Amino acid sequence: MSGPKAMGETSEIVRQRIEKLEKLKQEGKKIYQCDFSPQERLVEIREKYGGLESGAATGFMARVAGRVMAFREHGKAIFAEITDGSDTLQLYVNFKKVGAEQFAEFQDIDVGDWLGVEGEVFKTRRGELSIDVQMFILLSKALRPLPEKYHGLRDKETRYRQRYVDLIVNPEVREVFLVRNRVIRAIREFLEARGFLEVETPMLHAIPGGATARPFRTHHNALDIDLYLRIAPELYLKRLIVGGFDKIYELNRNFRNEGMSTRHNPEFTMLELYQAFANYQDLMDLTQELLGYVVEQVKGERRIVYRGQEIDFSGDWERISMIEAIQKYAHIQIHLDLNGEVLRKIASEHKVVPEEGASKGETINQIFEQTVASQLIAPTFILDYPKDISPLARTHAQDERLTERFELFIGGEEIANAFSELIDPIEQRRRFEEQLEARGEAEDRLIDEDFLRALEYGMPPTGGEGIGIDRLIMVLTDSPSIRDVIMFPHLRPEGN
RNA sequence: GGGCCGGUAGCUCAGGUGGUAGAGCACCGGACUUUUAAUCCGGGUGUCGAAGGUUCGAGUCCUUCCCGGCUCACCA
Repeated sequence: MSGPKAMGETSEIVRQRIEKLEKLKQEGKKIYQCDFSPQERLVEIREKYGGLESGAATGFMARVAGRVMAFREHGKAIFAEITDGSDTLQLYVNFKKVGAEQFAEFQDIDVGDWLGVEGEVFKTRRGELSIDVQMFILLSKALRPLPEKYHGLRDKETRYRQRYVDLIVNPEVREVFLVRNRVIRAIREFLEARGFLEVETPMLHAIPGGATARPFRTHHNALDIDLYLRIAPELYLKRLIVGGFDKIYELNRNFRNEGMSTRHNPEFTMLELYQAFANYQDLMDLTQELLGYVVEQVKGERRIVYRGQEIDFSGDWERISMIEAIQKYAHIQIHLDLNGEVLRKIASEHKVVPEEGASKGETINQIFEQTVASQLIAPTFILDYPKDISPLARTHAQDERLTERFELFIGGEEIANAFSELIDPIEQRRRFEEQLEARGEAEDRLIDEDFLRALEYGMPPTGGEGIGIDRLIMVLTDSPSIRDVIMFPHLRPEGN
């Protein structure tokens, strides 16, 4: 009755497996040891011998390891499937070949166990590439059963909480994260080839800046001060431009203490890049080339399908101002000369309810987001954002109510945000102050004086851009939720 | 935080109007020496998310709470 429990679980299956484990220990078997080195990955065997004729043997002795995924017992012969992450392969265990003792031991192997195996590669009469097992060794015992082989693991909560199980039984999940790896690798390749230098800046900020989101607060014990997890690296990266680096990027995590949804995770991955002497027009060119390259590397062509719609990344993408986009896509005739009250009325006529005390720019932006954004399936640059919602962007050369800023939309999702940086330290200070005033005292926000001091040393004209990597990967993997492209998405802790 | 939906065996799911908890797969025992979701015979392994309440009796009805999904709001 008594005995060790696996994490307090008492299910029949777990009890049986613990008993098997105890039995093996009593027999003096080594378990959970590390004295077996596979010589081939399973995919290598398939590449070499996949073309073998049915019923043929190779004379090649393979030495492989993998997790048992299925059994088909057949009297004095047992078929099993193992997987090692590269491929799956069938094992054939024959009573005569391995002998009575090993055969009996194999009958105690469970789905989920890790095995080391030696045997000849051959193909069965039915054409299944297999290993004719001569020797096997139990490398690790699974105490918990895997989900059912046919329906697999569907429950989203379990899939996100126990991603390790999701990865074992749902191969398409593994594929999503392989794509994620290739996307990030391709971005680095592209930027490094163009002379961008990857840098790392603080995650712990005394003053959170570079975006308007609410931060996570933490505490430094030795200094006895509160610090914030960064909401953006922007202000530090600009300091580095002041310091003389002309092309830099950072590809890492940001943290924002906001609501969660299918497109928001509290920690998410962002690419931020800065290029001296570039403006936002240059960045649009760069973005087209960068994402075109990434899509090509990952998909082999520049077209993808997202939510049933084809998206083409080749050629030049539409560049249209926010005002014109509202006119074109929502058929709402607005312009910048309208006063706030008229704008508000127009907004409510289109079921857009601006926040209490929303500025003109915020109202226009809300009209855009609620009537236009979701229509922008093909990659589209939306340009020239109102100044009051763009505190870090340079004033537009042709219209000082606007900024030289764009956002990139793909598949109806906002993917990138970029601007010609505001480098005038006096105007930057004024914009910060105006923003503080407009936001009121509810926000415990301070002006980053050291950032302004850096600008006062002189920052060259610079273009800067942020690209939301998780959302980009959602588009490239046709994933409906950001949780599907983050290994361990944030969930409430499990209760008891 | 609001609205809607959901949580039953290891997994995937059934369980009209309240009346002794079910199926398939997995698992356990038996048969079977080239199977492919192997097959055949036998076996149900459960804190019905949690706690209260109504009732002779609750998986089912009521209340509160926990967890998740979708969605709206905040944000990217």
